[in-house]
Amino acid sequence: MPVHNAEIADLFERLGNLLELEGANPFRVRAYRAAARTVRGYPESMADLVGSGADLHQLPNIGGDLAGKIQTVVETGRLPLLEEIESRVPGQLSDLMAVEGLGPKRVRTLYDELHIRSVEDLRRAATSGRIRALPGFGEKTEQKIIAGLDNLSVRKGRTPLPEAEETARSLVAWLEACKGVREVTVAGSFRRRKDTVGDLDMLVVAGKRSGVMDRLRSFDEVREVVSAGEKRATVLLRSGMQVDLRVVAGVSKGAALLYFTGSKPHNIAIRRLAVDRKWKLNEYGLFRGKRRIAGRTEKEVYGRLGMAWVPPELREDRGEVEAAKRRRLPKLVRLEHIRGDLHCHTSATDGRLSIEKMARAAAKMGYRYLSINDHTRHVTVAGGLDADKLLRQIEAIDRLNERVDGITILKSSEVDILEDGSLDLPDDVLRHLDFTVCAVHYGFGLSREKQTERILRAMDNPCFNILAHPTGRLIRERAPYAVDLPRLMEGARERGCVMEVNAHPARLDLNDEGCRMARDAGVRVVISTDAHSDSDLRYLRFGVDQARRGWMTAEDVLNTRGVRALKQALRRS
DNA sequence: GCCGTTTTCGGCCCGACTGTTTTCAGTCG
Repeated sequence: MPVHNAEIADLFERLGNLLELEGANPFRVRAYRAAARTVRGYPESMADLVGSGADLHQLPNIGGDLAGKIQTVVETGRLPLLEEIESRVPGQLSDLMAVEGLGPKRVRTLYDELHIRSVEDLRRAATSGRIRALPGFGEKTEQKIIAGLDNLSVRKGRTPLPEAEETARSLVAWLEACKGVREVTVAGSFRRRKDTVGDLDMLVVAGKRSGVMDRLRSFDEVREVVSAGEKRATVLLRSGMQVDLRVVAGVSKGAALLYFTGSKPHNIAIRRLAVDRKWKLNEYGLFRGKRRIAGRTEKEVYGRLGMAWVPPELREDRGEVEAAKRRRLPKLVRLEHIRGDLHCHTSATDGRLSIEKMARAAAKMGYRYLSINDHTRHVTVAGGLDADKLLRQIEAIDRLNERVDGITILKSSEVDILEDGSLDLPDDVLRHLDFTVCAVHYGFGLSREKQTERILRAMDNPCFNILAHPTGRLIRERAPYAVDLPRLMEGARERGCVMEVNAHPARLDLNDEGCRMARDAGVRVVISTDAHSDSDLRYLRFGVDQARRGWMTAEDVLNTRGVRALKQALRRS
């Protein structure tokens, strides 16, 4: 079983934690964490890279030493340095650092003085009042540790973006109604439009003594105030989501927005640019000595640093800093560019509405076309269509096109890709469609090699046009199936096939990294909702978010084109 | 441990809040 990137990243994080506990050079600790971040987010598996003899040293934050360690982990499944350190200090100490308020120093003290080595040990010591007596600790710290242990189970992982939007909307409205508050913006990964959001980062522009901190405390959903000062506060909501609020004056708004939007690696990269000029960038502005030379808007700050304004979706330190310096940032696709949706279901299978109702809903949204993509026979749970039923649906669409004005209904299908790589309906049936959207719906457990071969074989069929939800992941429910995505991209490019960016909030598949990979490989995409009712058509914007995060322009997205150009672009040569 | 139009050494982003302290260390974002 090949080692997964996440496992390597976990080992590096663990090692970083333990080194920090031992009082190692903080920059060395940081290097392990940076490497963990790189490995975790890298779109290709380290195991494959090592297998193909790639030069890991080329990856950001990976030098000669860590390249060697990655290779060792891939080949042996072990990290000798970690084992060596764990022989001196128990490995579980790394877990204790996840408790709020506990960092390396305190965990070290707890271990040295009270031999606390696990979460269970910690709770026993805290509830029996033994922690308050330690030097540097006290009664309040002890109480905080107990609360932190409770929150360990309350705090959820990351929240899907649409759910975070609900919370954000009501919280913004609540804060905006506060006297003295001039502006409320949600920053952080929310503003960067990541598919899931960790904490909600709220930036408030307000005068002194606005009372916004009290306003935040009195928000109905607040479960606990973690900390609250004059300028920043942290609260935990009942949902388990954490909110960080920051108050700034108008003169600092741009700098604060920049700082609070992140990402952290992006911030570090641009602060470094400031340092290069002997300036200083913080959340209050860009400073030359004590003089503020920029800060009111983001554009001003970027401009002073010699960069174009960077769209938040790109702020991940994945080449955007360099591109902004050279004024080479892509002109990202926008929702207004989209002219139609190319994946929806009707009541013929598992959708809720008729073809006509879906088409009229799409027309009302200003779309020029909508394609109908009901399942095929193998997907029995959805009542998939057989050849006869699909042919009858095609005729029905022809008739509807004659009487429904303002929109073209495109004839398509979500064709199941069978385990041997064949398509679920015969070619002479599929040829009656305007194009096909093909997908894997079972056999997720195939080996990476077999899954990749299966899909590539399906692409060999000239009737294959678009690969729907290419990795099959369901956010927080199902991991992507094992597949060689770079090879699929290459295969799609060679054959003139297209990738779907499935905009359904549970999927977002391709994700941002997948979009970037498609763009770099020269593969076009379509952004579609997989709608099962009219309201689902509104999901399209979430797909646009991920495409933007993947650096995509309107040119890269085929359903920004008119119907004729779309059909032309989908045609396989 | 990484990184490099001030390259192979000497840097490495910067500030707020809390609690325990009596001037600041630890933690966090």
